Amino acid sequence: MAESERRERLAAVAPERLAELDADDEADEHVLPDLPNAEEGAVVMRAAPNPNGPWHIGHARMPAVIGTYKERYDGAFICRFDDTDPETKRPDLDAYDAILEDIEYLGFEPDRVIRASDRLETYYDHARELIDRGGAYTCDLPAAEFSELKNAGEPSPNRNTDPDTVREEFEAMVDGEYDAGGMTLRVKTDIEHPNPALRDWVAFRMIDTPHPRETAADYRCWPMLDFQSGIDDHLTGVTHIIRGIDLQDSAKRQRFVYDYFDWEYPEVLHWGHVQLDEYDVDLSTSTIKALIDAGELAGWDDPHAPTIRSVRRRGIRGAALVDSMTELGMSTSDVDLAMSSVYANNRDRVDDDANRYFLVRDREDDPAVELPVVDDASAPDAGHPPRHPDHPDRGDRTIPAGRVVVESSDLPPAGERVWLKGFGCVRHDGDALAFLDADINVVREGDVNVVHWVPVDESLRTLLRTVEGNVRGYAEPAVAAVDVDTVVQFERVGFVRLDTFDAAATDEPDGPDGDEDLVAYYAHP
RNA sequence: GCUCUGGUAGUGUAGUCCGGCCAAUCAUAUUGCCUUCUCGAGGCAAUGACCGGGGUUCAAAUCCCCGCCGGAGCACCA
Repeated sequence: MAESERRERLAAVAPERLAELDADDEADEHVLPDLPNAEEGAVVMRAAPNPNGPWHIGHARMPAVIGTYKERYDGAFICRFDDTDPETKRPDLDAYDAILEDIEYLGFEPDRVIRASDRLETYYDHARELIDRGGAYTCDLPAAEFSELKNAGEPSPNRNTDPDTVREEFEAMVDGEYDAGGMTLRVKTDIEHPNPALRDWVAFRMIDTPHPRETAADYRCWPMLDFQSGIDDHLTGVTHIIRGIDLQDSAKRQRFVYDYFDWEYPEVLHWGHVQLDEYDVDLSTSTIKALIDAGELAGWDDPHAPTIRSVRRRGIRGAALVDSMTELGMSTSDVDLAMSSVYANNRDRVDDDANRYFLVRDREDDPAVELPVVDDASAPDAGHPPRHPDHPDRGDRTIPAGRVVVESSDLPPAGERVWLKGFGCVRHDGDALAFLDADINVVREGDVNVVHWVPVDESLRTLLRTVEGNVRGYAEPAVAAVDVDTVVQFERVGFVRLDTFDAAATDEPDGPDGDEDLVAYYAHP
């Protein structure tokens, strides 16, 4: 019985069962598990990037997951830049917009964008109130000394400073009267807590280096992530927090502050780190930045760079990355993302749109070879393969024959035949290809391969940039009429994005030399 | 050392809360076959996993105990 027939039968006998089945099917489509205590229309989540550079591929996971939940629950997506360290994690002024662009490419738009460095006064106000509630004290102990006491479960001698003094010293911090390292504000938690990570943690510290954003450059007293993030999550109404396992103690720390304020803590989910196969570059913004500075990567969108900008330039759609990221689920263990899964998702999305063209590669171990097609006047003067095998309505391309170029490994031994795709069967005669008026059945019979080819004249000198390196070759003339930024399939080579038709020379070794007619970026097979 | 947290095929995931319909789902990968024109596309098929050992039970991926192996935190970083 066919599916449709079964459904009809079931609808007649037990319509309520059919509804149940449909409900199950719908649940199955949910790749991600449901959020705990999530209320339709009332879910608020945030991505909280540190703006220190454009995003690497792993960063796509947060907007992918938050965006997916936002759609499921009709919720809200906040992008909050946690830029509270002007020194060791110094923000990069270009990164704010770069990250928003990356989010847009992934197909999401934050409902709200905020910057922690705009909100210092808010954090100060909450610190004052926390002090008034007896939840914090100023502490001038050097970090190492406090650490020693803390590990022994011993309190700082400043722990019981009277509230007026604490308040006074905190105002002095705000006014910038201490140097870096001179004074901190600590949250009073439990100095004997079994988990040493939770004992009297620092909420504010002094930093001498001015913040790169002009509006925040005068501040010297900066909140630590756990304080700032805890306050902001509450103030912005965040209901569900997702963060990495490296922050798994954050919620426990922040709960002390929430308890002082009598706030309710949001739901928290943790996930592990993402690793990528295929790349030999670490998934780390600072590593990528260093490689760019050293000239080993041409930029954030270099095909070797494991960045969002790079896959974007290669013609991979943001939605394909989102698919793969949500397929990773929410497990707390570390996961390896196979790039092949991103490629498979992208292929699903681009295959139907991507028209087909030929690119003959000219590689050191498999050079392009040039041969004339000779005939007895019966040969057509051009090949006409379809633009897309599934869409005959898109028409054919015209590839002039005459002198042609093929890849050496596609050239049969002398005396053997090969089928030039879209043109016809030829025999390799040593220094020429002799046209044979053969039927396509010779291909069906199995001893003639179908290969791609381009004419010598009018083909485009092409530089194809791949993750493994640059490849040169010749693209068929029809490619010249395609718009840049289009994703096409070079048959038997793979999907590529046409990047530019008049690239300037660069000093990159083996990079564009200025003579190319086309530079394309390789996406995947 | 202290404190968290995890372990299902090559990879990711479903199932674990409430034991049976799980000789275990889906995707990807790999391999093979097919195609009047892509042998790196497409279609079809095959391959492949419950960390180990005990226990409870008629029945364990699922519950209990003991191991083994991972990951994270203990910053005046985020």
